[in-house]
Parts: sequence; structure tokens; C-alpha cells
Amino acid sequence: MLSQSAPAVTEKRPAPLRTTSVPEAVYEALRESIVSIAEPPGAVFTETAIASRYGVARPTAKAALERLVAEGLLARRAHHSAQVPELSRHDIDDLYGNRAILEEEAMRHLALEGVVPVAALARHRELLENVRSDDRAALARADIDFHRALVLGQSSPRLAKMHGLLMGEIELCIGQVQSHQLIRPTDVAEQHQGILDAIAAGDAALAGRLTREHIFTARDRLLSKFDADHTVDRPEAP
Amino acid sequence: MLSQSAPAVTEKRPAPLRTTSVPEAVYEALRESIVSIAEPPGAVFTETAIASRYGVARPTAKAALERLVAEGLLARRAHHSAQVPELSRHDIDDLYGNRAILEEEAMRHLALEGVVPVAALARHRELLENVRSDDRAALARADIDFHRALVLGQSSPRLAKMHGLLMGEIELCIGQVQSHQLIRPTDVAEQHQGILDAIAAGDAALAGRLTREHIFTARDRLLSKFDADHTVDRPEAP
DNA sequence: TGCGACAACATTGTTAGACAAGTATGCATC
DNA sequence: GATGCATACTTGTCTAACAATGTTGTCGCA
Repeated sequence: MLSQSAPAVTEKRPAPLRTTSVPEAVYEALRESIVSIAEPPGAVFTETAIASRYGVARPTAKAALERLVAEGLLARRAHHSAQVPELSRHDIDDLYGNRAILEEEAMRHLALEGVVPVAALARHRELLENVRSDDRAALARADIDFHRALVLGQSSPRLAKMHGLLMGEIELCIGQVQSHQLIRPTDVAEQHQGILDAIAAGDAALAGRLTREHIFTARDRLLSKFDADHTVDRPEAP
Repeated sequence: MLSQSAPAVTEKRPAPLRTTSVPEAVYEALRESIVSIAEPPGAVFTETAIASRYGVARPTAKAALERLVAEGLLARRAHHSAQVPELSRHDIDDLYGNRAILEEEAMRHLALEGVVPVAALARHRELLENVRSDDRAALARADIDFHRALVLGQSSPRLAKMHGLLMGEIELCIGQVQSHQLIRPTDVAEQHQGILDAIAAGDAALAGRLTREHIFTARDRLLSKFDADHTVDRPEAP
């Protein structure tokens, strides 16, 4: 019941065949170093520095930077170097609020179609296998990949596009607020299982509600950590 | 009650001061010619052609094209010229379904804040003044500008960003399916007034419901026109 | 006539280098 | 100590060129 889509379907799309152009590769590398906070908030990226770091021409570096700026992973004013933005409390709230809206809708779609994307199942299994691992960052990534796979599996390309836009900043957010130190992987896995079951059962309302609650739980965890981190440094806060 | 924000607020943001760079100008010009279907679906845009048409360098034209591709206003495969995409029935459905979700949420935000953005009021007045005009295209634009102003007026920047992404394709959609020939401007104005009233009254549920219905009405009008246009040419359709 | 290989062309991908324009920084002056 | 200027840095834009890829048309051949 979990996969009404026949195996033939996965056969018909043999491979997305991700061909990688040079700007694409630079973009990926930069993106990775940003969301992993190898480059901390405030780090500056000049076009020439990126160009020489990766051995490409400046226009190529420029293209990669502009793409990151468009996604919100970098901020820059005219004639200034790009910088990794520091997300505020309001940003976290905004990010997760919109994420909840989008994913709730995506899960409702999936439930109405009654199809659980095979890619999401694979990601779920990955997370289950690593649930006893101590690599919290890897678990956070598995969590994100699971959600991405689910949204990618529903039928609205625009919904997936908008979700992808948000998830970039969400990853940055998770990196900056290292809240996955506190999270219990078993809880996450359980909630994921609940969502999958609701989708498979075709219960759109339940799938939507569970998704919303799951995301709000994550949001609240991040906000708590954020507040804790920011009241220590500022004893004069009310 | 309509504007709880003091005049001082508009004073604090003296002007967005829209400075226009060269690629920006090319982008705007191309975008306009696309959504106004001066360039019909299928029209090809080569980088060199754009560059010589506007008297700019090819990299400049390239940047403008890439931006349009990212927004879905142009489609292109690697090593091929960009083309204006032809939206399918499914695209229209997808576009308006997602638009409804986003705008419903935006109106709920506004209603909860109890603030009607002054820009939206101005747009509404514009539409009312031209309600007897025969310039249907201008009315369609006023309609879009009204919705844009409302969403821009609420407090979530990401919601506005995602909405902007959709609205580009929505404009293209409206251009390709010339359905505003059939629309009654007074109906549109009335529905807008209803939404504004609900927001001012702080009734989030009502504002959301009216918005959703308003958008679905528009969608159904487009779909009807689309079907009519496409069954004429294909008598063998079921 | 029909079909396949090959060659020429068109288009994008990427680079290099250069100059202009804008911004910030530091220094000298008052 | 505040102001104004000069300098350095960074981005904005252009010209030119070559490489890689996809398309098209032609030619020869069966």
C-alpha cells in the first residue's frame, strides 16, 4: 500500500543525470560551506577571492554568488562584498511558519493521491538506521532530506520550487542555531512514521496536521536554543 | 481603522530608491514583452540577439535571460536558445492553486494585524476609477497590482518572495489565455472590497475564505477560456 | 529514392583582461 | 576633534576570444 506507483515508474526516469557545469560546482561548494557554517555569519565573499579559490574566472564566481544571493544564503548591497547573513529570531519564525504552510499542503496532496514517494521511504530508512548514531549533524541532514523527498514527490512543481527556496535558508538556520544537539532522533523518526502512515492511509487532514505539528516542534526547539544563546551574552536583556 | 500605521511609518521609509542597473533594465524590458505576449509562446531568445537588440554585451543579456529562466518566464535547455513557454492546463491549475494558498495566508496575516496597506488601497481606487474603461488589459494589470500590494504589505518577507515568484508566471498565464475579455470589472472590484473590509474588521477567517474564492473564480474563468480555445482546434477531443 | 556519415554552422559555456563607477578608509589639514 | 581629499578595494560592464555542444544540411552510397 505504501507505493501504489509501479516499479516501472522508477524505471521510466532512469536518472536525473545531473550534469555539472562549472558555475554549478562553485555554487554547490559555496552553498555547502555556508550551510555547514564552515563560513560563519558575517564572513565576506569577494568575487575575486572566490574566483581564485576555485580557480575559475570572475564572471563564473559572480554567477554563483548571485544565485546564492537570490536564494537568501548570501546578502549583499551594491558595490559591496557578499556576506553570510545572520538570521534573527523573526527570521526563524518566518522561515518555519511558511515552511509549515507549504509542507502541510504538500502532505495533503500526497495523502489525496495515496502515494508515498519511494525516495522518501529510502530517506526514512536511512534515518532509522542512524538513529543510534552520535553524528547529530548527519541526522539533521537526513531529516531535511526526508522532507525534501516528500515534497518533491507530490505533483505540484511550483510547490516544490517554493519549498526548495525556503529549505536553503532553513538549512542555514539549523546550522547557525545548533539545536540538534538537544534533539531526540527517535522522536523525529516516530513523527515521520506517523506522517507516512497518514499519507498511506489517504488521511489528508491527519497528514497535514501531523506535519504542521512536527514542523512547529522543530521551530520551538530552535527558538528556545536561540533565546538561550542570546540571553547569555546580553545580561541587560529584560 | 483602515490604516493603523501612522503616517510617520511611510515617512521612515523615504523611498525604496529603485536604482536601475543595465541587466535590470534589460530584464524588465524582456519581462514586459513576454508577459504582454508581444513575444508569443515559442518565440526564441538567443543571447546575441538580445544583446544587439538592446545594445548591451552578451554577458549582460545572458544575466537577464538566466533570471527570466529562474522565474519560469523562459525555458531553456543547455546549449539551446531560451523560449517563451506555453502553459498547459495543468500549469494554470498549479499556478492558481498555489497562489490561493499563499494569498489566503497573506490575507490572514493582514487581518490579524488589522492593517490594510495604503498601497493596496491606492490600487483599489485606481481599479474603481477605471472600472468603466474598455482597456481590459489595464484592468487586469490593476487587479494584479492590487494583489501584489496586499501581499507586499504583510509582514512575512518570504511569503512575499514566493508570491512574487508565482505572480510572474501568473501574468504570463493571463496574457496567454486572454480571458479578461469576459470578465466583469465590477465583480472584481466588489470582491476586492469584500476582502479589504474583512481585513479591516480583523476577520482573518473571512478574509482568507474570500481571497480563496476570488482566486478560484479567476482560475475557473481562465480554465473555461483555455478549454474553449483548445477544443475548437481539436475536434477529435473526447 | 531513401538513408547514414560527415562537415559546416549556430549557440551557449567559460575565460581573460580591461576600464569605469561607486564605496570605504585613512591621512592630512584646519 | 571635525572636515575634506586622495587612495585602495570591490563591483559593474564591456570587448574579445576560444571551447564545447547541438543542429542542420549536404554529399555519397546503396
